[in-house]
Amino acid sequence: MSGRRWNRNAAEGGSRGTKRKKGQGLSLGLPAASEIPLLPADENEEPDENQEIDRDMISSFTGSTLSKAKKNRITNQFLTQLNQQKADKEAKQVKRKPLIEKKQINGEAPLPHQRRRTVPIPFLVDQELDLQVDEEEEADKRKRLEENRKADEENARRQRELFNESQMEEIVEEEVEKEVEVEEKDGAESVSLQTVQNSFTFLDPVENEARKQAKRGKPKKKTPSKTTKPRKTRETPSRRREFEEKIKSMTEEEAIELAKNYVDQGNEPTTKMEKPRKKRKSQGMMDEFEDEEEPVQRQAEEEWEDIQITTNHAAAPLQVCTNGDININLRRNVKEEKKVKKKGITKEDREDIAELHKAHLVTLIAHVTWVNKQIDDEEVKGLMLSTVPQELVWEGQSDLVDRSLVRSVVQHFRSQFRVVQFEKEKKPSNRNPLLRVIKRKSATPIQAVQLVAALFRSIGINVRYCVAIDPVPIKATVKTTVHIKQLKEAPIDCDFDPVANGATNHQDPIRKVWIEFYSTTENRWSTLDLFNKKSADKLVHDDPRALIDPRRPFGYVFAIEHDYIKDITRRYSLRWSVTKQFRVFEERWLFHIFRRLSSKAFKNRGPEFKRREMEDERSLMLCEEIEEFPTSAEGFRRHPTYTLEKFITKYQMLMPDAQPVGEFKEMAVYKREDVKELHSMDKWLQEGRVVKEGEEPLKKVPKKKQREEEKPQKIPAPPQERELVNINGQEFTAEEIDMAMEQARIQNEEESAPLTSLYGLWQTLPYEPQVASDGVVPRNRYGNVYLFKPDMCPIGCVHIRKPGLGKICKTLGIDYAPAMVAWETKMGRSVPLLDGYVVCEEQSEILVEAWEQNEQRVREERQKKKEKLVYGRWKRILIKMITRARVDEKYGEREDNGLIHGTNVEEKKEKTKKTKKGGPHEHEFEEVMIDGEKGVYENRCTCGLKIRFEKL
DNA sequence: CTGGTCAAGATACCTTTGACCCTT
DNA sequence: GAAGGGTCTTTGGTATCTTGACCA
Repeated sequence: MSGRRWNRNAAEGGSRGTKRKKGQGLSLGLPAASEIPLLPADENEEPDENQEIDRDMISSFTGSTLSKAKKNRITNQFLTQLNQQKADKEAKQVKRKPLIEKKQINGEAPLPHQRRRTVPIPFLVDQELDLQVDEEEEADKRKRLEENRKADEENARRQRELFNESQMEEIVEEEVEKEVEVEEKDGAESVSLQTVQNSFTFLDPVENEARKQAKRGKPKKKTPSKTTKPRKTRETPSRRREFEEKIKSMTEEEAIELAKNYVDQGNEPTTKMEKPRKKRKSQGMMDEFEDEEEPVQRQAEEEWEDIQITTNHAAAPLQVCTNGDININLRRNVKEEKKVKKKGITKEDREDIAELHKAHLVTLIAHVTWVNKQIDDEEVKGLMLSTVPQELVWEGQSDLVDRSLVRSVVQHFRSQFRVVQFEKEKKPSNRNPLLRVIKRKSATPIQAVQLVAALFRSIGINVRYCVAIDPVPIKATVKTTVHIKQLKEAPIDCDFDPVANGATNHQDPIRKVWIEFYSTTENRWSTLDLFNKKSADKLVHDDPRALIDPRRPFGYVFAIEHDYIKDITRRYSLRWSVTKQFRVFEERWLFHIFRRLSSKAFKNRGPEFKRREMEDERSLMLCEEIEEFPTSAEGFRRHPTYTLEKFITKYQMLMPDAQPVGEFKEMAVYKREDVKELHSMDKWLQEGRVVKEGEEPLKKVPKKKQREEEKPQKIPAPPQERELVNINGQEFTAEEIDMAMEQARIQNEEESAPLTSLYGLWQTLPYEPQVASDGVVPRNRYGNVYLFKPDMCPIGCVHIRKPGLGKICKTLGIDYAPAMVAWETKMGRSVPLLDGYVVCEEQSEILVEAWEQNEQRVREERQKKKEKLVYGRWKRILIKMITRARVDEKYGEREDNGLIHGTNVEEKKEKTKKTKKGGPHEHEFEEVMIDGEKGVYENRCTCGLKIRFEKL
């Protein structure tokens, strides 16, 4: 600003009537005052570091200008905020951290689209908000900040002109706001004095999901969840819809939980379903369409996504609406769209379909559980028991269960009940439908099976209610993918429930439901076929597979007994290897579902139960083993038990002692277990294993060619400078020799193409970390420590993941090595991903302490700097206020109460003009040098006004 | 109609230690 | 001037899988 300083003595003429020139600061028009301390002469001038500003100082500054209340309020606010600022140092650290967090591996790092930044609200903002800000929103914010800054400049200008009491507060606020914004713009840590907590957090996926769920859940709160009602509720279309809604958006865990709840509460889970919601990815065109079609609904569901994306061919790419929303209109790239369409099944499609399959499967399992609950209903069992003659009851209670007993039970059932193909559908009631069937004495085949099961159970014979189910196929084909895509666009009903939908023409519903009983004479679970078409008398099949229609492949057969549900598919599968392809790839997943849906009580069942289970398991395994060879060579490709030599891949090996177990089209058939996976040394190292010393590679495969190095070509020296070399009497130039050597090198490389040595698991040992000694960290040839697994850390060392630790190690003279945790692809090449440092254990404590101290110091420094800036600005404002007040006190007019009144410049101008001798006029100054050495000048007006000042 | 084979195209896997510029 | 961090760009060859056409 101005370098001039007022000579106090020269100010006799006062500033009255002085026309302030544009761009001149307030200080120009004010006399210098020795009692005003530490006036920053320039905007850029840093205030004294040692200055201490406290309440008293501020109070003294505010002096007579402000009312006591206002003064107190402002100073209090200011000081509280500063205190908070000090207390909230941690938050800033959080913001710096992400660098490391971003680089986390093992899938722990949140994906970019999952990240939400919580932006701190600058202080002096009333609300304490937790804003979810998207990239677009941030851009918007930056824009607003820019606008704000402009407004601030405007304010600053205003400040120079308007300076009355009423505007004081506003100016102070603006000043402080500006402070904050400037810092935000600079990319420094955002100052938040009210919401520094969570000022910058990366939500982890689970938490994020939970948040989403919570958000989604909100609108639903309006209708208090019927599902939580303890009493049984009838299924209505609205409830069905509700269930569908839930299915749509839930995770696997939730699906199980929900299914369980429905079963527990006696609600039938619907099997009508839509595509399970996946994490939305922005690149899909479909998503955009979805947004377009139901923006309102979507918005309600996902409140945090408040940006509408619409597709419009002709529209401008970006529109900012007056209400602050941003509409992004994307011009659809027709070529790109075609490309997308042309593409076959993507990984994403596959995942979608697998997810759909799983979700459907869960609902079907829940359905089975629900039906089983109806069978186990005490009322149903009681009614069934009441029809049974006493002899049968006694017989049932004996330990002997054989075919004759089963036959007599079935005969009794047949004598009591009539089986009809179709039953007139009655309106749904919340009573157990089986009760109605018992009353009516006529049942559909499925109900008959259920009643027979209830009958067996009522007389004390444990039977399994078995269901073959076939959910939407898990294997992604073009057809199913198209179907899924349709589902994505417009949800349609796809009732895959084989039980409910049993009457469809080509499916035989009877073959979908049956009973298994444990035959004590045969010591195995036997299949009871109520509706044997071949011979009505033959109730029990010797081969359970006779029950299954070989033309209709299915994925799963479940048996349920009380709360214990079990997968018995293998017993009924004609070709397990084929069946497997229709099932969830991860077997564990199914076990997990069962464990969640089954009662824990089965664990505590008696030894007899356990024995039967063991026996059953053994028979199931046998079913798997006795499977015949596939009928085609292709069938061997992914066969679980057998394989052909031609299907052994590059990174696999047949064990040398493996014997062929058969022959297929003149090709030897081997057991799958004789084929072993091989890996290179590096690969094993990443698995945390090292190849044993002295182990010979089992296989050598050509190495992948390394990318050509783009090294600058050597510029050969000018020939005239090179000497001739004499080899065997012949003279060559050095260049010729170079070329020959290069050729030889290339030839050599081609001949001995680099090979990768592969080793088997049994040739490896778990990685044994090296031992640190004398405070030196053992490291590899790149100076790193391999830390692919946490237990690979050298003994006596610790892995500390703190940014900037290396620097401190260096200053302290502590040996350290960066930890390499994974490989990363950058610029199309693999580069190591370093995360944290490895240091010797004994030094870690000192180091961490030093690091923390350093952090503390850095934080404090930053804080100090910030405070200095804030204080400086405060001081400037206050000094200006006081100066102004003093000037006004000395030269201005006073009200009766002694307060300065009227700083309206125009008003003052008018007053000045009127009081001037010689009528109102505008001063026209002439600059006169008084003392050239001291730089004292005087501005003189014809009216006699003189203003003395110093030039620096 | 089913199942096998084959070819073409799509996808997955393996590999595995920059360079430069700007700020502090 | 040194150190450190951000940014640049997005490999490429081969094995394996998938799909659809064709044929027995």
